[in-house]
Amino acid sequence: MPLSRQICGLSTQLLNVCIASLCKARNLEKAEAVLIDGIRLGCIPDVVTYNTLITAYCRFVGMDEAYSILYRMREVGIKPDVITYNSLIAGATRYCLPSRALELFDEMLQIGLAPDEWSYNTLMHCLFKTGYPEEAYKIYLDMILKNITPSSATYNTLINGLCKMGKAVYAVRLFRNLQKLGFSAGLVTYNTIIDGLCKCGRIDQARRILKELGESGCAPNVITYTTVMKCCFRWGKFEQGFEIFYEMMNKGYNSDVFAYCTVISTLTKKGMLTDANACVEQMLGNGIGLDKACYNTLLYLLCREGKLEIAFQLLNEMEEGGLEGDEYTYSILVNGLCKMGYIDAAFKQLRLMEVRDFKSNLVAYNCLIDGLCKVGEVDSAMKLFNKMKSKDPFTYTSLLHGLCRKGRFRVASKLLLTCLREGMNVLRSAQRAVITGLQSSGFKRDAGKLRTALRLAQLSQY
DNA sequence: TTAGGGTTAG
Repeated sequence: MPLSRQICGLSTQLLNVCIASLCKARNLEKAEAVLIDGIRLGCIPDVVTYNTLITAYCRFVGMDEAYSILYRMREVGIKPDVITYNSLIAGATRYCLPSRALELFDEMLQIGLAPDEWSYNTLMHCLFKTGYPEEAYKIYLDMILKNITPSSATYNTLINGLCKMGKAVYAVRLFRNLQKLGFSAGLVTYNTIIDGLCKCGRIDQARRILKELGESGCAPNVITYTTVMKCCFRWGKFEQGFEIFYEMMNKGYNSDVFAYCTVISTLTKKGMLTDANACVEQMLGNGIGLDKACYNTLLYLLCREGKLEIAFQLLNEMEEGGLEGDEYTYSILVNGLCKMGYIDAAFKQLRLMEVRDFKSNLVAYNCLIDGLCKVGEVDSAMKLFNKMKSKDPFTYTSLLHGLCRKGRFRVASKLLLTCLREGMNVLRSAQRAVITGLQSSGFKRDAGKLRTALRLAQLSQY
């Protein structure tokens, strides 16, 4: 090979290493600057250079920006390859865009690129994640028809898809059948199944799989510990959960941001705010980097402590650091403001949410309904209720309690009947409040009718 | 490409 070509190849390789390291550090601006400087110095970017940028834009910025790299790549005459498309499909999965993922998959076929195992796995994952299990399974069948050998990632994606749909029992059945065919489960498989079983309350079965994991020679990791710990918290076994956390630390597994986040939010919910703060100190002392979910947990803790000013300072720090608040962030703040009685400020945050067009504002609306009821502004709560596009049992429960507190039992009764017609269940305490309220204010017949309707609704659930 | 964490009622 001529020396000039060798030097050029070497420069491209160096350019790619440099860009990859900047992308890994999420410094995309610098990565772009390096690309421009590199070209000026005679380095010729290749498909790897652009794929690295596309992957990073998909992960850290957004699909539009990733597409703009694709166009630039085509402009300079570099053809996208299977990896380009796989990265874009992964991006579409990240942003829950199943149609986009399918379009990209079709586009690959149209331009004569043969999707590989990764393309199929990613597309399958996307369809499961966005609620299209049947289509995901069709993709799996297509993969088999095309003679592409599924890997453990393929099977894990299928198992995970079933678990996420709440069908952990089927996931275990699939897992057993695969084992009979020689599939050797790894830690990812075990962790997936344990989580699926824990989330649907099949603790004993989860324990058996955990035991099996121990016997398989596979060592559990921090994900296994966090999964089991969370399971204990979810089912009210707090002491056991905290013991698992300490066991993990004592055994030398370094707790990561997920584990700390799980413990801090549980302590906060239980009102153990001193312990929660001690845990935060420990986490920060261990140099754990904060991500969005963790910032949200810390905001939640600050709101519970009534430290709203510090909470907003933390929000600024988060957004200045490049992490935009999401529906969790703003719902936590709306709730914190409502709990302190700052209703106007809470409305302001809700408006911000509407501008930002989050996927759902339901929790924030519910917090405001509850907040308005608690400060006695039930009419405003009703107004807001009528504006809401979707409602859930939380919405009705808060409003029912608010109406009962004001002695408006007949309005509450009507609302409860509407709620039943929509197939929603509200807390027993709210049902009792309406019935006893009707009775004590002389509407005994209405109370009786309501009780019958509640019984019928209960029966129809079986 | 596949596994764990974050918000609302009483």
